[in-house]
Amino acid sequence: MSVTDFERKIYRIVSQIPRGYVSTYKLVARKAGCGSCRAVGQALKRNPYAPRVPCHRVIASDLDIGGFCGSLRGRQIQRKVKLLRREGVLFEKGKLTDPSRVYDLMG
DNA sequence: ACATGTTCCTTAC
DNA sequence: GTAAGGAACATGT
Repeated sequence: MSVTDFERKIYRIVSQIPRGYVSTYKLVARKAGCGSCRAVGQALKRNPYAPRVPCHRVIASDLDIGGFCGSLRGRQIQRKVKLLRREGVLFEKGKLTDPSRVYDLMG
């Protein structure tokens, strides 16, 4: 599978999110100089760099849990929540409990 | 509901 | 092998 420049950029950015923090599609898109957060989701879905790129640390700018492993709901999402909770990032009813856990990619 | 950027899948030359 | 059109997306306003 070939990785496009865009994807490479996205993965690099997502990889810099520290443990215990999350970021949003919007922030990642902006950091990548991309006007579409949706494109980020597409890149993450196709993410071939399994845990090397922590795609579970990327949520919607709404602070909604977003998606994981190709689906927006279901068992996979529960796994995402569980993973994040293990890192100290808590969710409740599909929403991030503590907004201060959002990593400032620009900082 | 519409806009937005990127990738993927046909179809045609 | 390359080009063009349309569909699909883990979103945002």
